[in-house]
Amino acid sequence: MGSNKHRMPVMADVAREAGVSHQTVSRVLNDHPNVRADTRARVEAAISRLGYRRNLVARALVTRRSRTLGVVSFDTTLYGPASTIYGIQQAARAAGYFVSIVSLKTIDAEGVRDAIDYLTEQGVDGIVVVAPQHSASRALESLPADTPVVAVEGTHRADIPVVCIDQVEGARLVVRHLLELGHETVWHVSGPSDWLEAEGRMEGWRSALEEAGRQVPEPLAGDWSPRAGYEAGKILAASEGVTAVFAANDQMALGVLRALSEEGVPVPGRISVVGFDDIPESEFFSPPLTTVRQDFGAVGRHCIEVLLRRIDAGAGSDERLVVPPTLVVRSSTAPAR
Amino acid sequence: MGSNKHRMPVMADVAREAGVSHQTVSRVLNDHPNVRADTRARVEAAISRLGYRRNLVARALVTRRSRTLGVVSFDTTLYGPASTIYGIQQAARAAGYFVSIVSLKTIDAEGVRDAIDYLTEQGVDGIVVVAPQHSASRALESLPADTPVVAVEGTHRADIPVVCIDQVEGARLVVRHLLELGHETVWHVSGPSDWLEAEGRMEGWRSALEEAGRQVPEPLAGDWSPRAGYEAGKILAASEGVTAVFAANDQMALGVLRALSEEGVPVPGRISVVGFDDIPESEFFSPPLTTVRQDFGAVGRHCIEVLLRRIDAGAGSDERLVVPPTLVVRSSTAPAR
DNA sequence: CTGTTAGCGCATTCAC
DNA sequence: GTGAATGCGCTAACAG
Repeated sequence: MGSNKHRMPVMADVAREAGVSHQTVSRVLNDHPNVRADTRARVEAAISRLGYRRNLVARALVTRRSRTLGVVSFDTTLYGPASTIYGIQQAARAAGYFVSIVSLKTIDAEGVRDAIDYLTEQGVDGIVVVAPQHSASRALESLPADTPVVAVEGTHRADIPVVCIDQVEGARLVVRHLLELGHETVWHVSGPSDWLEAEGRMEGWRSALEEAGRQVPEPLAGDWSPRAGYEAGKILAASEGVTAVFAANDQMALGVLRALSEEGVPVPGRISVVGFDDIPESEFFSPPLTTVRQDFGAVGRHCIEVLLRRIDAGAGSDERLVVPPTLVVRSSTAPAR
Repeated sequence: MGSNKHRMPVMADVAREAGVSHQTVSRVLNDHPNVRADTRARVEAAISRLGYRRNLVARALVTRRSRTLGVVSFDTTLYGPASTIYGIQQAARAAGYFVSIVSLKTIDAEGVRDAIDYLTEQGVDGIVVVAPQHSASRALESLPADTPVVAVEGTHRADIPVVCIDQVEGARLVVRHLLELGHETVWHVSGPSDWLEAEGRMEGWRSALEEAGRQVPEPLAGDWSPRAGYEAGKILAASEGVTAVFAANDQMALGVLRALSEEGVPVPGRISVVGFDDIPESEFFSPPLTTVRQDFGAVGRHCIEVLLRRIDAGAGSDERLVVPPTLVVRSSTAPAR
């Protein structure tokens, strides 16, 4: 091959062009104070003349800091994970960090482990794990303590900081709202049992009901999908005495709504329906859905905050940051008949 | 500070432990053929004993390959971008590449430029730009040719390969379906004018109508949001002679459905409605939505394919890969009265 | 204020 | 088959 392949200019080239040492170029690039104004100007001129771009890989090798954060997530197509990751990215970028993402297809502990290993080898300064399943969470129990890690939505391991939205409280808000409307009890279409969120929402639902001394109906098991909600809705429509349903997310609530509509059950006329997530669509469901809003932006910001603190200050104290959810009341709930 | 900070083991440590040169360790790590089986075993034992992890940053510095791909995107919360990125990640991972993501808040050319610069400095081997707006697309016109780039959804620049879904054809499928059902013409709720997809869908709609010799109604301008569809729906409900509406995405179609429902207009009884995207929810809208499905997984795979080819083989020929969409007929469309 | 000297951890020549 | 040099591009000590 011919050797006329244009090599990208390096610091030494800039130094030569500007008539200084490569060290001075480095100083200019890193905003070091001890550089005379005219020297700085000469260097900057040389940089733009040559179209020089610094090599962050070389810098990372010597500083042992890549200014890159890793994110491990599961199914980034879902609204929750997607929103969380978006929040993380914005916060990271604001703090001058890159984000390297590994999104898992399956949620076994091994996958999470591999992803973390992978990211660690790549030299990320810290890792956010968005894998809210028990199986994934378990993978965090025995980690090499080399790289700071923060988890979104709980974990069993005590010494990993956690940022999460208070799922239990969210569910309690829902149940209290429904009971205040005069409903005798509330049925529940749950999320997949391995998910921490599903567990939290179920727990909040159950505890709020028990506290009020109400009967706790058998929950219907779902998997977050609209279809699961649809199937649950068919069952509920055929059941006696159902007046209020709490679906563990908005997609399933949509399915419930659809099934009730097909069966000719008026909502909220005969049955009130509540969801969880407040996806952008839910305001325009038929009827507009009462649901629980989560502040994913806050979750992302907190993750980065905690992570950067760990990176800068070492281990630090264990933390558990809980973001409160809010109830959004729309037209799918009404007083019991 | 005390110096008992446990340094991560490096290759030299493994070499010492195994009684070989660091060179041999490197050979074992990279599956070089010229290593005796027992030597390999000794090295591997030393690696696991020490818990050694290779340093990809150092490797990248010397090989000039980071095995990382950059992705620039806009609002990864939207279904389309999120799905595309997911597809890209899966394909990249399958090919042994990391993915580093920069998601933009605003869509100006400057932001895209900055993101690409940023990624280039970080040493990514290639970049996928998912920024389907004219303004972003324009930023690709004058790029330094250092790093291979592929765009998702068109660009003006000739020498950048493009992978896209055939928006025009998707819209034509919709219109033909509606005309076959006997509708005289089709109204359109469009996406934001700066978006290439919005433009393509509008063009397909218009051309299919013109080819059939039908009148082309004035399109209603939307912004992808359900609310925009809702407002358009209100207008359409109050208009004379509307029997078929094509919303440029499913979210707006949902808004249209909602508005028509409020106004007591039966769908598809009096008006047929079609969307675009086939989001997971659309099957459970009331009524289930006829829409256009896009294969985002294929888009992601093609992107990686093209990019890796460019990385390995240099510039290569310009390409424009078009993925065909498919029409999914459900219950929101019916023969015209 | 600026230049010189090291070395980050690894892969790539070459020897042997 | 294995080991010894050399350098990727940069920042971090030190000099001066």
